[in-house]
Amino acid sequence: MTVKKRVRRSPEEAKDLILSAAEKRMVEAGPEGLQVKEIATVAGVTHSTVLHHFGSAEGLRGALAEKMVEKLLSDMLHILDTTGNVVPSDHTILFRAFEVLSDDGHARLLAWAMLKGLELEQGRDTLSNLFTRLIESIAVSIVNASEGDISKESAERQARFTIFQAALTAIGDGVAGGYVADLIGLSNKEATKDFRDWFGGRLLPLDR
Amino acid sequence: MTVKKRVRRSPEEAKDLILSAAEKRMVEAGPEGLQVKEIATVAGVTHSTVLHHFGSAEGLRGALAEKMVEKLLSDMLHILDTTGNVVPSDHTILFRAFEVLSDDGHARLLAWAMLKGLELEQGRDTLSNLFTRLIESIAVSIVNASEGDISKESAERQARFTIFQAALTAIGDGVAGGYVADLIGLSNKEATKDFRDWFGGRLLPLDR
DNA sequence: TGGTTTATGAACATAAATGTCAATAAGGAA
DNA sequence: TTCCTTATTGACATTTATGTTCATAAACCA
Repeated sequence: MTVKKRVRRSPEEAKDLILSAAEKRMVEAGPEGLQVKEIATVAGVTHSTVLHHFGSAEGLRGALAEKMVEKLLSDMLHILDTTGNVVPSDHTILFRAFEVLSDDGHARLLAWAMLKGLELEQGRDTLSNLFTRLIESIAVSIVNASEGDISKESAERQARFTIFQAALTAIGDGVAGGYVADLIGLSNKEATKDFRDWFGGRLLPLDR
Repeated sequence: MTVKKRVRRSPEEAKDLILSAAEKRMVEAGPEGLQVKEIATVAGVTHSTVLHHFGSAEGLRGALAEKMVEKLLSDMLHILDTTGNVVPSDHTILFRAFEVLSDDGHARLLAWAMLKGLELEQGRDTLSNLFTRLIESIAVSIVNASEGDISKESAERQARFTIFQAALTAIGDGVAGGYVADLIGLSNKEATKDFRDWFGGRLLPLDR
């Protein structure tokens, strides 16, 4: 009988496999768990293979950060796509944004990237455009809701602040939400579902 | 003449010196910069000295995290002391909390500790008590402002959410505030002073 | 089929970080 | 002063992480 002594993958497959393992390590062991050897073990390959595909340990970590930013981006864009439009008629967008940023662990990884001082040039423009669209849409709905006694500039400023606050809250939640909730004495449900409802209601009381 | 070939410090002095160097490294180079040798160099001692005082590299990092949590705690407590009371009659407390958590780099270090999965048992109780006091005070002021048509339970719940939100925002700001503000197109002044004014006004529109 | 490419793994090599130990000198106590 | 404790250091040892080399086997192609 013929026994496969090796598995030979395409470079793409190999990289995906290894990056997935890296992501797993990141979630389970934090940034300290990002050693080449550990990651290789999780992926089921040797560390030489990892180095072969990524050039160096730093190359691997860079690729990981890049992948995560890309995933964050596509997830955020996907929110808009499936929601259909950018104007928040309910708090769907907000909730999904929380899910993406907070629940999926993106915020932690963002924090890691920040701490690492990593350049996130990668998707900067895309993200920036995304925010611009959001801001404009929200500004319009603010103007409408105010029945004309708010200037466009003022509405846009308010929209920027609103987005800023939502983003900071989601990031803060992702980084330390569980810990802080525990300190304050919030149950799990209160800290997620209930708080998000409350937050959404206060953030955008503009509809209808 | 007699020349000092060594400086001999008290254990406390030595530890302080080394921890300060570690803090400096943390700010300047991030978590990756926390090698014993590097820190020793910054402190002007050898790495053996560092190990002598902290037992191990991990011991040093633990002590650093501990020190920072303590500093955060004392800073937070100091806010309450100098403000005189816990009830927010203006947004002083909030502003100072932002300063402490965000501007002083505490949030980043908190994020580091979180990512590191560090146990922050240290000041847990103190922090928890602090929050309890805050919540009760705010709840009282909510009840007063509502002129009696809000139950104590409801007010307390709202107070918890309010604190939760303020904390998450401050942490998010500390971790990624600059980056996000840049993405959204907020100037430095708008992202700090202006936003905090706006945020404070929306967070606690209860006074008077 | 035979030839080429290249992903893979084992062993080896280097670098970097942590940890150990014995000698020494600073400073306080007797 | 002399003794004693111990903070400090330099040299060495160990462990861990990263990087390199080379033979091999898997896949693809002519």
